[in-house]
Amino acid sequence: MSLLNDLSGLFGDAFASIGLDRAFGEVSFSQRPDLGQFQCNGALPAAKPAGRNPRQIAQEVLDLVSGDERIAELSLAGPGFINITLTDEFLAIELDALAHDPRLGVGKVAEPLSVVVDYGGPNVAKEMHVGHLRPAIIGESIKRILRFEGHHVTGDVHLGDWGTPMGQLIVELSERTPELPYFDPSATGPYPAESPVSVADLQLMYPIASRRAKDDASFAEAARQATVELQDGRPGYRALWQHFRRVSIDAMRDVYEDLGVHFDLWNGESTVHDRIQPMIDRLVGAGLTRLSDGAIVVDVADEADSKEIPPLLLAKTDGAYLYGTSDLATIEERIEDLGARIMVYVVDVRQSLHFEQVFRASRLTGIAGPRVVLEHDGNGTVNGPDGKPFKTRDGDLLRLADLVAMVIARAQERLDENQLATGYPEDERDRIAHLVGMSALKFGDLHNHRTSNYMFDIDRFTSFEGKTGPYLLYGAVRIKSILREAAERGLHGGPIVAADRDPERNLMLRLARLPEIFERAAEHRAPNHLAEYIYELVADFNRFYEVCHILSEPDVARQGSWLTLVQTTLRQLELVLDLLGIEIPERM
RNA sequence: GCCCGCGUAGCUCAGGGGAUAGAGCAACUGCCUCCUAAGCAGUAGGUCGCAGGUUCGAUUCCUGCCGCGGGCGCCA
Repeated sequence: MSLLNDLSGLFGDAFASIGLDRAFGEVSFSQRPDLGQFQCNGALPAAKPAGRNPRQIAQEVLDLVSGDERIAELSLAGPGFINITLTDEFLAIELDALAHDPRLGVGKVAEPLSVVVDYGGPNVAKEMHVGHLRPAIIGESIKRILRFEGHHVTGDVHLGDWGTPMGQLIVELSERTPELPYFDPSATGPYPAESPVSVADLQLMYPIASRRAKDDASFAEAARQATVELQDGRPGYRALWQHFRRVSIDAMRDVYEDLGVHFDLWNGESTVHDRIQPMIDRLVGAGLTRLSDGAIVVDVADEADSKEIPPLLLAKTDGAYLYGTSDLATIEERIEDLGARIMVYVVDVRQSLHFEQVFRASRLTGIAGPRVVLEHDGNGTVNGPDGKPFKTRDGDLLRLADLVAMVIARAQERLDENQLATGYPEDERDRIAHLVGMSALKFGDLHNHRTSNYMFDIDRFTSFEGKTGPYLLYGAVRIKSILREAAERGLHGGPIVAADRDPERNLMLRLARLPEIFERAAEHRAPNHLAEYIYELVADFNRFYEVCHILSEPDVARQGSWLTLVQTTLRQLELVLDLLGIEIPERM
């Protein structure tokens, strides 16, 4: 389907017909647009094994291909580069096909697989902070990319809802309000439907309880005990914990909703609780575990390791499970219940050792067979102006909800500064500010590579000038405005005709690049390639827009062609921005 | 100590072994009786941390060194 595949096939045939591997025929978009639109470098790597001169090979390939009617110009350059320029007629045909393709040229995987994207990972009772931003934004984008590629993708927020902090909160609350029925060891319920604590209460108690656990040994011991009892199923604790979980999720949903991040599953560590004991029994029975100072561990070190990989702890000395235990059980659960073949973890890259341990343990225990792909696609951090992880003036981690509110407020100011969306209804204006703010936040994040740390700069991100989300939205809105005007005048898109000037030709060439860019982004789980692409597309469109005055074009065929180009540009913008999780307003 | 990541223009960042290393911002010069100038055209700005190696070819792959950040069993 894609243009590059066609051209690579053509050149591959030529290489094959002179007795060389057809893989050498690979054609790519040119890095030297002054010399050609495409290039084929195959003669250079082909020369050595064939014991031949690369320029001679290139010349022979060039001669073989030169009769092709799709090609306007071929040249041999340097040590053996072949530069290729298509005829404008052929380019127009290609673009016409692209414009009529519902998928805009983007391919699908041959074999759709069940994929789980694990991202988000906020903790119950704990305020979401900037650290949750990147997994949410990147994970959402990767989920959408893999889904568009044709996979069956399930997004799981995977809450931290089952660890020691739960015990700490139970003990903290039991001291504050011992009269609540949840703490009566002899009671079995039923318990009140109404939560005894709000999410604000929990968020207040959390740091206090966590500090006490560090400073006060008896509190820590009580919390440990409560955690074990909770996990063992003590009715009052379970009921209380359900309240913690419920009010926390409600608060998280609001934040994720603002961010446009949607999960298919709101599972967590607790989801697999019932699987854990049987799993451990089985592993112990199979002799896959070892006791280490009273803890049950799986050795995951390998003789070939260049570094020390500590064993994975399945159960602490006191019997409580750890997050590695539930991660292991979760792999098992996803394979059994969802038929998962690929599991993608979008989690801070600093947790790579943990995932290495868990993945190894899952292989060694046979929980994940060799066909199952396990990936930790780590994300970098969001840094403040000082280059260190983002903090507030008080030195605390910035609340994610505050960050979102800040960005939206700044977007609102930007609209005022630029006298945009003036005179619009209040609710539409608010909606636009929201979308502009989110585009700023997300594009500011996603145009960086997933693993790199980046500096959060609200003024730069929300600017309408330069490589920003708002610039993209502005471009998209301007296109919508043209198409609206065209529709009002009764103008509509027609067949693409041969380009007759550079900005038009360049826009067409750009549009033809999406399939390869998408493939690269999907393969590497790297949305930044799409972010970069969409900026280049808008920039190319703006250059086209500058020179080609669409609505006043007198040549009806050319105008029709341009309108199709404009529509196709908009469709790509909508598609790619959607893959990035960015939504476009109708106007601004 | 061991392991992982990073080091590219004044700043923030891209860069799939290929030719003359890019973008945005900031600086400077032009362009609005014309579909949204939040735009476009142009100028200037670089020993791609340092030193080796592999290769026809290295910012890209490998090794060492320097600098910065991070991780290293009973937290998540």
